[in-house]
Amino acid sequence: MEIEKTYAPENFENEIYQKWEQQGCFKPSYDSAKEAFSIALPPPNVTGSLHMGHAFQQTIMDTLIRYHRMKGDNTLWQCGTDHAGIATQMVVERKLLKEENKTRHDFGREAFIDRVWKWKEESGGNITKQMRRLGTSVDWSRERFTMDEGLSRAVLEVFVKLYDEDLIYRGKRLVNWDPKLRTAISDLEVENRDVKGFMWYIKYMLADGIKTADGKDYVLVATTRPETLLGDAAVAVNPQDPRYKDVIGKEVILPLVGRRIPVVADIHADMETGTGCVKITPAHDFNDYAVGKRHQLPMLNILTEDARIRDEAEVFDTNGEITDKISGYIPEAYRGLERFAARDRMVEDLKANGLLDRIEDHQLSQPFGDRGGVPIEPMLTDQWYVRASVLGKPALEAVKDGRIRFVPASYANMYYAWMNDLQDWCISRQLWWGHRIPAWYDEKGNIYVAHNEDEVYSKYHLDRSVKLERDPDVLDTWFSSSLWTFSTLGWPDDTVELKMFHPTSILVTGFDIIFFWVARMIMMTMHFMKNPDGTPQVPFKTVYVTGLIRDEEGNKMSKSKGNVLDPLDMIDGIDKDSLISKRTANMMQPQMAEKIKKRTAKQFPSGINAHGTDALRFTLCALASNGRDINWDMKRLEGYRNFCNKIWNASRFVLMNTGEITLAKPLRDNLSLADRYILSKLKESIENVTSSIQSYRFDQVANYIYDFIWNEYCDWYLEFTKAILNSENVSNAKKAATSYTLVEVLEAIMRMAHPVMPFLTETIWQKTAPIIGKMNDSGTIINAAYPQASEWEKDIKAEEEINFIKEFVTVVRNLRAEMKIVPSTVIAPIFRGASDLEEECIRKNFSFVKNLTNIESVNFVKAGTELPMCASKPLRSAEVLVAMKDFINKEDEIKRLTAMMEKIKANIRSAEAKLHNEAFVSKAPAKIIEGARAQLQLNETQLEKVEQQLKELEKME
RNA sequence: GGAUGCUUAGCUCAGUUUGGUUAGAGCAUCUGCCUUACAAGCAGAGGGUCACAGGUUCGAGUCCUGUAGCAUCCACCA
Repeated sequence: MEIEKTYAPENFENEIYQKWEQQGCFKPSYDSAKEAFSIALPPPNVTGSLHMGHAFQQTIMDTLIRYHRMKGDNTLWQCGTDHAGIATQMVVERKLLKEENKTRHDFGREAFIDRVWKWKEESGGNITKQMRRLGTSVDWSRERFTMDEGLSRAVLEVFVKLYDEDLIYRGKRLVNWDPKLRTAISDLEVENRDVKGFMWYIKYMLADGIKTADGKDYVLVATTRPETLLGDAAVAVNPQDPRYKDVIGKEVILPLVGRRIPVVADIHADMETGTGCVKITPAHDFNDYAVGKRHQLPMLNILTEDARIRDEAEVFDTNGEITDKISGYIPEAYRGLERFAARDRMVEDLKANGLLDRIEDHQLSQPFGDRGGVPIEPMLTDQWYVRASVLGKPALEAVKDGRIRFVPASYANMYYAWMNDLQDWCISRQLWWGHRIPAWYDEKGNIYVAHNEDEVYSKYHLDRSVKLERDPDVLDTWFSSSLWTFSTLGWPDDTVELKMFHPTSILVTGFDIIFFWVARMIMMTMHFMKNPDGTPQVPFKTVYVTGLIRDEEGNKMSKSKGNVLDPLDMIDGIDKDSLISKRTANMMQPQMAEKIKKRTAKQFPSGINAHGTDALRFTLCALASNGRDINWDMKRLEGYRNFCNKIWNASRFVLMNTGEITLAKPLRDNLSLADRYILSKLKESIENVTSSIQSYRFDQVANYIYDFIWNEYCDWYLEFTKAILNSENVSNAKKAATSYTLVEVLEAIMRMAHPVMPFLTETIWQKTAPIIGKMNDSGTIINAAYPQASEWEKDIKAEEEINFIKEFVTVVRNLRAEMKIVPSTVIAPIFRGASDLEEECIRKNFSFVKNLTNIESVNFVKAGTELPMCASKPLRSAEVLVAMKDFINKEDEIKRLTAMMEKIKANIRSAEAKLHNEAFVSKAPAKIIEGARAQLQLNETQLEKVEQQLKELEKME
């Protein structure tokens, strides 16, 4: 059998994947008689690259997909990529600026979009290449892109329908504005960061000689954003506040501007906080916006798109209509200043005018745009919104009543919390890369929504002379991805795939996008997809939520921290220098590079070794417990690489012993005890692994596979078979039976483990399946049947007998180790006081025992037989002894026995305490009491033996 | 401020839903072995008052209450 000595995955993984893909192994069977199983891959950013989170989630999905495919299900894994609006546009803009020193405006909209498409063509293959390396068995023939024709059609359809149903509207509202990217972003894209700042206390002089209760001619306003006072529309105090009761309804003079603004009473002003008196800037603060609405205040927008002070404020009435009732005057000194420069300047001026009472340090959490990285600015703009509050209701119900199940269930709470208080979703973005909003405006600003411009004329019965202009904005990326499960299956057409594979079976994703994506997918899908009976269809029945993969110390992996691990590097390895240059390339803060270099060199002094895809996947599975974050552990990966090597070598052993001849299924009578035992354990393992997959416990899947292969098949069974195969006293028929069983179990193990470790199992399966006639027409394990426990029998007798042999072997090995008898020394242990059954078991299976302990014989003697100086160890209610004369000294042995005795005595005490407890005996279930009794009895027998042994020992010289 | 999760061996984690013999795994450590599949290995060993304090129970790592620390999410922050 030609199979190399060491596991070298790089020799076969790529080749196998290519063969699978060429053969079309990943396509569904489209057999409607079979159960359907489908997963929609969360579409990665088209120009991105694979990170640990992808590797983790795709491993889980692939494991499920391969399992169901092997079960014979009609299995679809729908894949594709996302255009990732902001992220992609930013990358391309940065690239163009760096390489050609041009902005997108230099190109113009169309030319710029062309460049983005070009970039997508160039780099879009990266992530799919990496997915292939990971063994991801998606149906590549159905690969989609969120901006391809079909999906764009779905987006258009959804937008128009929702608009016609009044579930999408356009409105002037306060939005989160990113002044760097110059676009609106949704609430979710805002990240609050704690920053050190200041609180400025500013005097607003009272007009008309009014005074406060304590006789001051001003009110003191505390603010963290002094520059926004240019847009103040009022000052608010609490209606209950005695300090200000006299000034309510009066006016103050806006510092630096001179405009008169009212003092209003509003509960928003908290008497306990600050000075109890708060400035109201409706166009630049969300709370103030609400206060403004309540008091019909005007809204003054003082900022430009890039957050500079305007020359004159835009003034709107409380309904958002432009008004000239209020002056939008802004002092010349501040015009055109960037927002923070304006702040400094204004604070100086306030100080000079004696209007600044004091400045205090203040800890505040400031909103930042998660993409642009600069503080966001609440801005009054026209944007498009989805009435999430309406769509959210059925979406909430679907999870509450169990049509959609979260795994782990605790994530449902997070979902409820958000869905219960759902804000309308701002879907327009002032970008160029994305789905352009299908809305047109005439010269009067009337809105027309349709699939295209032609349709606008017919739909709205417009005369062709009406000039239309299309809305320049594009849709939030998540708008198109919220349609992902059905748009990829051909909606709005009524396709076979939709009928067959929707709802999808399970969604595997990170908790960080439950709101961004999962919730919105549920909302959109339930609105547009209906079951035959008209009830809303959910996008998936189960949501499996994964945790984050962090580094060894529990830090998030991020480019800026320089602690990112690339899954491909763990598969194929990387040398130290390449790793360092990879981690320090294109740093946003170049000063960090040196630090990262040092740390990387320290942590990976010789780079990262290649471990192969299977080891990586196995590790990811083993770590996948309960949706918790995972601290990545290189050692664990190494351990499982070793496991792959173990499987490899066990296979070598099997194949060396069987050759490439085919073997016939043996008669049951010819099976050895060991054969029957391992087949029985195989059955148990398949049961365990199968039920673990079904309950999404991938850590258990990995553990059961590991435990069976290493601790049963390799450590015990393979060793037993050596005694059979190398013996001259065993018939050829029986040897053949054992050879067959060796292959039979190995072949089944390969199928059992294939969903987790596809490449290694395919390789070994190719060699083993033909031997026992299990090769299939397609010639790949992908289409082999998943092993079923019912194919094998439980053999309790064989298990019990082998268990006793194992115990005996372990006791002898223990004695050896404790006596420091080297393995090469042949010994002849004595088995004193064994039952007839026990004696027979050891006699009958002496060849097994001999092989595993290097003994020449076992001497059986009756209980109580006096023996020369021996070391002993209890075995059930008997004992195993080794003549000790050459091996040990008396004191050591006494010490050892005394320690053992103490242990036994402690056991006896605990059992006795229980059994003497009236309450325990009367209340505990019979089974437990029986157990305690048995424990007591066994320990008493053993104590007797040990005591006797001690006595004998002490007598001797 | 609200919510959730976590705290178990030196490290990384299972086990807690449904209470029941002596709490498990991998890695690391120690001892002895190159035994014809595997030194990426084999055989053994040591190591845990299950965060803390109460309670319920015959019995608590597991259930209840409280405390502390850590983490995350949401809200607010004049």
